[in-house]
Amino acid sequence: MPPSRSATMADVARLAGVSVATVSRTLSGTRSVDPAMQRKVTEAAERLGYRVNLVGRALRQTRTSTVGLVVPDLDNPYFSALAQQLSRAFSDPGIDLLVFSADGSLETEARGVRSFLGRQVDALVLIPVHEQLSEPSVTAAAAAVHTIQLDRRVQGTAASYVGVSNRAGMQLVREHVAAAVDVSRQPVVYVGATPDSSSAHERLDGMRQYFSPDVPVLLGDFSAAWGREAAARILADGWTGATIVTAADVIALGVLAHLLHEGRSVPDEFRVVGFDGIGAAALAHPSLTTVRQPVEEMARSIRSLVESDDEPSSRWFKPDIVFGATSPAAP
Amino acid sequence: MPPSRSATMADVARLAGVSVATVSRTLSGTRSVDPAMQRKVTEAAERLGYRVNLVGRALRQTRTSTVGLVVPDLDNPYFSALAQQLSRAFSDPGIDLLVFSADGSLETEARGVRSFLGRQVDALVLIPVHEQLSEPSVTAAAAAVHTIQLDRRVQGTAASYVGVSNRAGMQLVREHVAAAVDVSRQPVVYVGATPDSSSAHERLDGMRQYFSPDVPVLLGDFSAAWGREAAARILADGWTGATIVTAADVIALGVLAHLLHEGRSVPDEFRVVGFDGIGAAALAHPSLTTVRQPVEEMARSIRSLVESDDEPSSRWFKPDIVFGATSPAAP
DNA sequence: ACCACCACGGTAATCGATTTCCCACGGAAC
DNA sequence: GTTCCGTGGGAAATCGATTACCGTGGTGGT
Repeated sequence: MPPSRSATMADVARLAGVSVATVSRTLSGTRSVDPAMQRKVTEAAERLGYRVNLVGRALRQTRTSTVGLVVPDLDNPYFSALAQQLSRAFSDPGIDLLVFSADGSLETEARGVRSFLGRQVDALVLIPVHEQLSEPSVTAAAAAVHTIQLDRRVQGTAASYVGVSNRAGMQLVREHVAAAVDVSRQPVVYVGATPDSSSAHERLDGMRQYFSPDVPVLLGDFSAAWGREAAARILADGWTGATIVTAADVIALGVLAHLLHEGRSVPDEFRVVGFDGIGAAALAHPSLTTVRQPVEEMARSIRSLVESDDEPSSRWFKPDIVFGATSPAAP
Repeated sequence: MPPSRSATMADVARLAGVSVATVSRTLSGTRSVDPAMQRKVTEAAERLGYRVNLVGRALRQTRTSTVGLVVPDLDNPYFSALAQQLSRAFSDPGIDLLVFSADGSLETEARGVRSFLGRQVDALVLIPVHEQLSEPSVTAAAAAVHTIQLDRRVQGTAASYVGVSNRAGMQLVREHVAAAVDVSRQPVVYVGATPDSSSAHERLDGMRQYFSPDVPVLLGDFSAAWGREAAARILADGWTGATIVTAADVIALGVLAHLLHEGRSVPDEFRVVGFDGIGAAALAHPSLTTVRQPVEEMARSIRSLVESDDEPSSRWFKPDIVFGATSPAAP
């Protein structure tokens, strides 16, 4: 059970018979301290089980050695992979990455941003829920600390951005698909997400640019459930033999699950392509062809943005394609 | 770009022509304030873009309305599902759940615990990395705040625990398997994890208890890569027709992927059973039979533990079984 | 008329650390 | 012997909020 009150620096100072200044200097190594006193202080701290109160420290100092990350949802494996890579990237320079899930809601997202700003984080990484409606949160964040949008962005804010070129991803898909099937004769269907996030938006645009402005499109959200439903519609509408390009691996996995469940064969009858390159894509059978985002490099890029706090800047990475077994090998 | 300094209560008080006490009372509603002054204050706060500094508040108050969660790894979908459900559970009573990933390392785990304790969280939820070696972190946490171990635990600490009965899970598996195949004649293999976490430990024990003390066992870690490798060994060792029980869905999915990749049929030639009930289990083809943990109820249970801070207590939930297509239907 | 009480504003203490400023002491330089 | 400088300790200011305490003025009861 929590003891009545945990030891403070004043307690340590009293027990060691020195001033709090000496305790602080000993423990943080900010200035040299007489070795004899050092010993007394560390001993006293040990005896009392003293732990620094970061709240007190944060109030006095400007830096907190903390970076906040607000994600729309932790259930989405792509976001949790980003969170994991970011923690790892920040672990090395001794910065704590704290993660907050917005649970898909704009209000909760705003709460997360307020919370991190109030905690005086050194920087804030944000995957905005909505391309337009998240603007107030991003702007508020950017006004207070160095803010980096990740994967998705709202335009016209003073925040940095790190992500992949979604159009380039779709171009890769087009090249891959065109190398194997005759795109002008075989049907291609896009199962995407409603364009209220920049990634959904840009992938849809890329699809229209590199395939055709009037490629058949089904729009839902970034979930496997939506993938299943879309696959059901594709079957119902009689799109036999279609190549199904999707906006995300989770959608693609839903599509694939439904097709296989209905006894359709992939890649013979249908072909399926994903986007993101999450781990589960390689586990599917047949394994999913997908556009892989360089998550680790993106995380490192964010770390360097945070460490050298220059002007806000943006960086687009090039995705690459992972050839799985849901699409035919190039001839 | 961050402005020179953001507005404080003193700034608001000056602009509104009142004292900081009045500002505080107006903004937090702790005591009634004359409506005219309230207007002046909110107007001034608005004009200055005032945001409360939670660090200042936290220092003065005892509560921070914050709960910390330390997970071993965010890439594991079971842990990220727990994190997501917990955020949701705490969102309602206005408590911020902050997540820290230990990245599989004891040192990083210790850092996460220290960090949260230093930040004066109201409670700490912890999925310990190691059954024995995480003991110092759990003990340190329990000495300072209400600490709840989740899913895994170290014994003999003053911390609460919430999880499922792993043995009961294995009993369900045994009943299900025995209903379909003759367990005394058909081989059963367990693909588990080295017992350095209580869950790996208990599942292995349950396996031995409900199947046989000398059930063949392969031990690795909680990853799909290990599942693949184990499946390769099973094939190499000629365990044809085996029922493969695993310690986790991620392992089971790896096993399944490898078997299918090698052209083996499931559930005809091999049967596969998972544990946890992650979303991806239902997406596999054939869909994975698995022991489902009641994640949402566990999250709610933790919330109620935190809200009513009684004595530390433990709660074991009963898992249930989800019948997929990787095991034969009961006759 | 008096007193109890309520409503509400302001002053200052408080939380726990860091850091500035000042001071004492000892040795080196000349 | 005096000045100068470096080392290192301690007192107190500081960060930004909340809140205990005090004071004042008004109201209602008797």
